[in-house]
Amino acid sequence: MGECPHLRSKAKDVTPLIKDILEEVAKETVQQWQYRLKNLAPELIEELNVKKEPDKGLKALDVEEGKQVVMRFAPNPNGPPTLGSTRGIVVNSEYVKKYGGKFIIRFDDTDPQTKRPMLEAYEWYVDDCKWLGANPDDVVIASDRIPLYYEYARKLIEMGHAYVCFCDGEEFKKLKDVKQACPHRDVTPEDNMEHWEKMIAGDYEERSAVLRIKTDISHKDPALRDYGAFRIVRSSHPRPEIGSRYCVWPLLDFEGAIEDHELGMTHIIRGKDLMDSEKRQGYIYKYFGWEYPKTTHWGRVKMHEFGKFSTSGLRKAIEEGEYSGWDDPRLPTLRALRRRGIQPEAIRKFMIDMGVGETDISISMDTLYAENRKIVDPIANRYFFVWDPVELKITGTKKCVTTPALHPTEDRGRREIEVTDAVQICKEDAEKLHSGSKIRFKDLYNVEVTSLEPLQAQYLDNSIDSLKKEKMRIIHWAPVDGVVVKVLSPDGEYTGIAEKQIKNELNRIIQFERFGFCRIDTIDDNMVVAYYTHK
RNA sequence: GCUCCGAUAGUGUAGUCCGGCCAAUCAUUCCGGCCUUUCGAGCCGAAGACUCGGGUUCGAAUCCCGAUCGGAGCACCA
Repeated sequence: MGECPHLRSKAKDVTPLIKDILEEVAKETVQQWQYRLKNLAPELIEELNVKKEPDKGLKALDVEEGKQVVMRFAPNPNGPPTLGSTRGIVVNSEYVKKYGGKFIIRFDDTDPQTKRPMLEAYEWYVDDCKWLGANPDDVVIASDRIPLYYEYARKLIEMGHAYVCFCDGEEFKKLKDVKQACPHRDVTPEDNMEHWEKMIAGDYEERSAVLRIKTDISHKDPALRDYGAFRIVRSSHPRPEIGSRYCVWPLLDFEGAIEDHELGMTHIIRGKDLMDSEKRQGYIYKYFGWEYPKTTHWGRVKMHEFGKFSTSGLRKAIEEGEYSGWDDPRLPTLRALRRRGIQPEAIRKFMIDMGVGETDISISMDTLYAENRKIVDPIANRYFFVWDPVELKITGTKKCVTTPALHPTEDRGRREIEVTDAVQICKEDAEKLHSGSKIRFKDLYNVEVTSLEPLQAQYLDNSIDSLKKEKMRIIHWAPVDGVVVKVLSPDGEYTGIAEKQIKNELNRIIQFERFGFCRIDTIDDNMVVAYYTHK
């Protein structure tokens, strides 16, 4: 019926027929259905077993034939990249990978005052992009290109599309709210040019003048009425090569508008908080006769595990020693996740599966951890780590060596642990014991607890049968001559004893059984430091 | 106050443009089971959703109107 419109008018006649047939079919069993289907249309049986594959990955981009895609990630480097910035890196670079083209990282560092850039962060962004497999084809720094912006500003002034406004901020807002032009709007281009040259020469005080783009002062959306393009900022820029060279800085909508055109951007994906930017910048594009890139927007992403945090707030907390640094495992920075052993592929998959929706979302780290676990589980060697250790003496056996596999399913060899007459076990396991408890030390043997003070057990046997028969609990343990380990995790620190062999695992992800995955971060003579990845 | 978006299981997401193949996808979480040895990994299984109300239509998650809820912009921040 979908294909033959002329039959649609008969739809009402068909309904009772279908009802009768369905009633008849309902009387039969599933087996009868299958039998009949096999005779009628065997190919449909196959179809029943085929699982529907959802569209994986990102939605198709509207790409013009024969045109190469150019996309960008445009952060203000006023702090290190976080999980939030990562969406921009991954999604934009993924599209470029998919369609072929250029991925540009552009530093929108044109505010030396309120959102003052951080010198180290420029490197961090580039570095983290590379780590994420989003190698930029080009790196552009806005603060290097101020003269370019000045040139375009002059052109707009000449054309009568921009004016230097000397209104006080509040004053202007009042006029704007009632769709009234301010007295400076109708000044001649010549006079405006003179004001502008004075402005960039440093003749005016901060906040005394601003260059505005003429839009439509009576536009129904107040956000679009004559917006600011340049303002005066006397603070010096943190980049030494820029320093105090300029006292007039462009605002985002102007700088972004010019750069997106200059760099030949074909598509822009950004937060929906910047939806108005397109409309505002549209005026500039119209004045110059440029074509606006195609835009897509996404909503806010919040991680359940991380509350609101501002870069400036974090910076302060780090300076005060509340956090160990920008890679403190409690932080959602890429540097921290990396140190914890989160793999770039997991982050990419996480971001790509999340897609590009305009809904504001709140997602759990568990989803990212699950992706990471799939990557890390097959490559992580297994070891014993006993946190809050207590010693347990064993009687009735002599020194022995056990050789558990490094991995339960992958064949990667074995480790060796020598056990004499005692082991370390977790305090929380010890507390569940009572005299007479029969337990299994994983990959070692079965014992029966004979005393709690001091903690002591008697060797029973090494049989799996008795383990099953007695339904013994299986706990892990560590040799008494193990290595001291400190694990730094988002929830705090754990200290304990682990097998010595983890000293061979520097920078690798391992799994501490019954604890979780960790990345071995540093090793010295008497201590190993590990970063907790996830369980 | 003005303006602009959005709404599918606990959480994300596919499907919405172009109404029928949707008895609505996949993942995660949770629950249950399995494992000659991880209570935390792995494997298997199950549960769970179209915000609400009208309208159009033979037929609506899909189109239209309204309501509700949520978000954003109206900066000399990005």
